Amino acid sequence: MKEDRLQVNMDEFLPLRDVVFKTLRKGILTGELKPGERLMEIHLANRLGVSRTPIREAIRKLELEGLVTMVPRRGAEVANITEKNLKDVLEVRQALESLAIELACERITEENKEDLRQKLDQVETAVRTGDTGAIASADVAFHDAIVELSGNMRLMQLVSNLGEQMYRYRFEYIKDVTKHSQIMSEHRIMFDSIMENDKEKAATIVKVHINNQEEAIMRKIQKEQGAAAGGR
Amino acid sequence: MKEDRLQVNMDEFLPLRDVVFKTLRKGILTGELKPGERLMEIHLANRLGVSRTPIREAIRKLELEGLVTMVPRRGAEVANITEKNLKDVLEVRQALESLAIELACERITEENKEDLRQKLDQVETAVRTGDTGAIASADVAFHDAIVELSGNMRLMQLVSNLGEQMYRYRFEYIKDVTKHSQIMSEHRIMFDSIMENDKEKAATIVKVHINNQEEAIMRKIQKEQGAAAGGR
DNA sequence: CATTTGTACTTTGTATACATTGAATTGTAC
DNA sequence: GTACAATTCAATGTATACAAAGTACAAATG
Repeated sequence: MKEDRLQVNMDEFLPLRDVVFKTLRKGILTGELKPGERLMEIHLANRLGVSRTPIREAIRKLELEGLVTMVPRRGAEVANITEKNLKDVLEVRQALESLAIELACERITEENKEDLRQKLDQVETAVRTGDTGAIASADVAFHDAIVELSGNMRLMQLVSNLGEQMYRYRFEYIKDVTKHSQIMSEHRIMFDSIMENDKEKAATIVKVHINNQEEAIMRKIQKEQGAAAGGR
Repeated sequence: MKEDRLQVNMDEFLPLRDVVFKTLRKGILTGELKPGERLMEIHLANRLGVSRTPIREAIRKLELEGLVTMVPRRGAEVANITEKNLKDVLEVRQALESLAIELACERITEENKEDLRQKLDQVETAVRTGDTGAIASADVAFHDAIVELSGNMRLMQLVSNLGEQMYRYRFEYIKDVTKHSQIMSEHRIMFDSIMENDKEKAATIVKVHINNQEEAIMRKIQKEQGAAAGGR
């Protein structure tokens, strides 16, 4: 029997629509719900043990987030991710993360510096262990910390949303062990730039960092598409 | 009898939720629905002549767009716009419009150049007439054209959304007649930079342009807040 | 054999009913 | 008159019922 990972977490005291929203989003981001797959309300409602109403409201939010697309009179399906789409997202992300680190340079305080240094340490420790999952989380935590230092709530929200769009590719850059020393040095330079309040250097290295990620992801996508085309 | 401008437009062949969504958003942006005002489902349903279901789904989307905030067990209310909030939006907008014009420099084609020139002409004509509304539309059209030239769909979507957040302040910069020549010259420089593929100049002038808008809006907000504080 | 039409079924779109909770109001005691 | 408690009311959260539209499949007709 196939195990059904898509389960609502009843521990949280949230409206069902938010629980369903999180559940579906997680399902899409982890790839459990595959691009192009139809999201049928009754089916999901039965599967999650709720009525259609919370399902529908969750879908409305996923729709606006761009994770599902609506086909009139046919319902929702998981949004397809195209190469163009990812390039667009990365282009915007580059601009926003540059802005974030520039603002972080301006606005960082002494206490925050120590905190950021710890996050950097965690990245370096994780890289030394070679544990891909640990590297990914430490990397995310480091970047989130920088965005948070910007003090701009809207920026935090947008970067987080754009990050989600690429969740399922987050390992691509990290999986390549030969890049590990490069990753470490990039993070180190970001950290140093912030310490030195060097906005230009900071923005530049962020752009390089994201470009490197983009290359890794694009290689992966093209491989996927090649495989798909060959399998026809 | 007070006229009720908040009416659904039945001409459109859209699901009711989308009609309601557009109607409510318009109401919020134009100020008909004021910040802090509660959006009660039954009330709105009666007012718009539909059931609660489409209302609720529309609110879910407005929630994710940031135009309404949810209070648990109390429902939705129109989001308050704080000075901090607007500054955050403008900061992000500056980064994104800079990106847009840089990309436009790279990607513009000969046909598009003529089109953009026309949009510039319309701005200049509107400024000469002094018609605030005409200037505002021509200005929006010019900026939209630039963002479109970027060829980045995600960027278009985000800039458009951020623009909405500030819709009700869109006249502040334009209303000041003494700034009109400045507006014209800023647009002219943006146009020229794109023609010359001068990314740096383009990004710089966009930042100046948005900074000027920010100043005008901030003056307005502070005046509003001063009036509110004095009226206590 | 292909094409078209009709019918049944699936799924969404919308409305309404029921449950639950929070707030407000009223009443009573001190 | 004030404070506190009980009750009522109003609004959201959730479920379900009904209507409309689209799809698929089968039968009939050319």
